[in-house]
Amino acid sequence: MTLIQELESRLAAALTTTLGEPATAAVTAAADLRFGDYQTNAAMVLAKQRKTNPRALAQEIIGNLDLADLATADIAGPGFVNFRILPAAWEARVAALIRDDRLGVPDTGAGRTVVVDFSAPNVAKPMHVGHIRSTIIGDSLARIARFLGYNVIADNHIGDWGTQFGMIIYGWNHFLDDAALTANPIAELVRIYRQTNAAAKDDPAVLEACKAELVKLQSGDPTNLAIWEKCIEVSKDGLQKIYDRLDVKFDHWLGESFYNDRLAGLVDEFVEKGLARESAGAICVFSGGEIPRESDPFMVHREEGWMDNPAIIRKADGGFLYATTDLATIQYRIEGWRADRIWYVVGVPQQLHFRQLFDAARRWGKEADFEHVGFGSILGDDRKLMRTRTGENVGLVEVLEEAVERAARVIAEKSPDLQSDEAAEIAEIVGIGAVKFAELSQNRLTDYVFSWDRMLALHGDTAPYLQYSHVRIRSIFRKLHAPFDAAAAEIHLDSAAEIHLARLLVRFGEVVPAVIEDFRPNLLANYVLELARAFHSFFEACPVLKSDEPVRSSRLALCEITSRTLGKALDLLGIRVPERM
RNA sequence: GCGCCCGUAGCUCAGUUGGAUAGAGCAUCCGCCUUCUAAGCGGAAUGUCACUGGUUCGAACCCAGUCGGGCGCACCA
Repeated sequence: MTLIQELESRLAAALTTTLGEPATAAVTAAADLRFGDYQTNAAMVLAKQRKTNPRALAQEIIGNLDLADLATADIAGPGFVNFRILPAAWEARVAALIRDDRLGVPDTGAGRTVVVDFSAPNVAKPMHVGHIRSTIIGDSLARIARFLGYNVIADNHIGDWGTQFGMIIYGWNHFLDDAALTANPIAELVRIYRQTNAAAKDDPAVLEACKAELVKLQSGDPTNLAIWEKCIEVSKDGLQKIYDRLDVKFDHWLGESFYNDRLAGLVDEFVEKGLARESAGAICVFSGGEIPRESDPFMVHREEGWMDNPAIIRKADGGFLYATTDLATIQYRIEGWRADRIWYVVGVPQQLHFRQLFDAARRWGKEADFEHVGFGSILGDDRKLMRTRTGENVGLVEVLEEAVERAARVIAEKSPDLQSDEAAEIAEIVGIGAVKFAELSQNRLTDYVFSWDRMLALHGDTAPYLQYSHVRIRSIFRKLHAPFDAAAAEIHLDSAAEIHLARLLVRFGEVVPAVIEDFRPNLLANYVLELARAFHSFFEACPVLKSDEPVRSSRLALCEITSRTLGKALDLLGIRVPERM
């Protein structure tokens, strides 16, 4: 049980006594440490309902509150009840954390399967900065869900079956440079695509030829299929290299092509069941009618504007669209993988698509907890969306390269005595960590203007600050001559710095589940910054190795649990830590 | 036109879903390495939370309107 749950349970008992009927109320971490460690506004909320005096009610609640050896409570302001955790209770909590492999984090996801759909780049195109958010946020959510006990299936739904393949195949047949393909496959695919695109603009005959190649591919022509497969293969190799650098892993890469042969039947089924109908030659699903599920939240919002728009699942020319593929994907994930939850980490501009998609899936009878985990856009200097088409987009590889270079420069300055290969490895870990943390520490819904300095900062609230704090802890243990058994140590927290560190360590188990509740990795990012700050303060204020027993062992144990918690938090964010830096 | 989102310190951003004197980092200023890694620590300064009204014990947060910005709305994904 987390400390909050413990307090809430005791508060619930006091409320029930006070009110004469079962009641519960939320306890939150105090907004300001001057007010205590935790607080509740239960008295004010309940007094409002009952039209009584909040402070008097708070006094009555406190009178019925049995906090025993856990905390003290007092009333402040308009009727807040503030809890101050007793030092002995902190000590007991920290001691319990040291013996807990889960570091206080409950396994709230146990027994449930979640599919996390993220990254999803198009093949035959390089990843650009626009892919950063989905890839990094999605990976972090997958890691956190896994730690919470979910059976997580990370699925990279790559765009491997678009209309762009007409042009790529034409380009492959007319412009391909085999040597260039070997040297840098994706660059060569992009080149032939661009060259074909330009040629098609000048010459309608080329455009027709491209369309013909696409039709051949879709009808299963062996030659074009072979070219397509080769394109997919080299693209996947290129993508995998980036994912390896980012330390991002997928359980599956089921792209659009995987669902290709299910689409025709799916559309037929929708038409037969009356879920879709023809409109202007296209087959559409119209939202807004009766939804066969009374509890459906959208029932309440039937008038909303989004329902006026149809979701097209088959074009007038007979072709299928991504809504069709996405429906087939949902069916596969629910029926094949038994998914209870499906999370789509996709930009917020696609909100309408996902509303329509989830609505259509529910009408179809596919039930799961669907979540569109949207994120804001990355803007150019003009505050407009960065567009792939205009070509001014910054490549993801370039961002990583620049980050690692900048990190290398700092290492050369700060740690000139490191071996060059070790320095290079640290630069990789630090540079890429900085990029990831810049993304994860921000509210995912906020748009931001792309800035090298913002994304690649190495000082202040950044990954290197966190990595450095971990390195500092480990440096203490490197000085130790014998192994240290933290579980055997008695915990005594004397100074303010130690208490504050304990306060944050205990909070880890409260923060991690909260991240998944709202899909906000930045809560964990902000938490880990606070934890690192608390450690740095402790490190400056409290000598560890130079202290006498029993303080020395207690502080060593505190360092050990901080190291584990910090390490785990960074792992959940997908940020690696170097041995030294 | 309809819908969604945003506007917080000089800059970049948080703000635990309605709580107490609105917080971090960067930049600026002052102090701290003979002591476990100074990529650090301690301190100072910084605000018309776009604007107007409303809801209530209490609003950056909820409601209405105004101004400014971004995005989405029929066969791309």
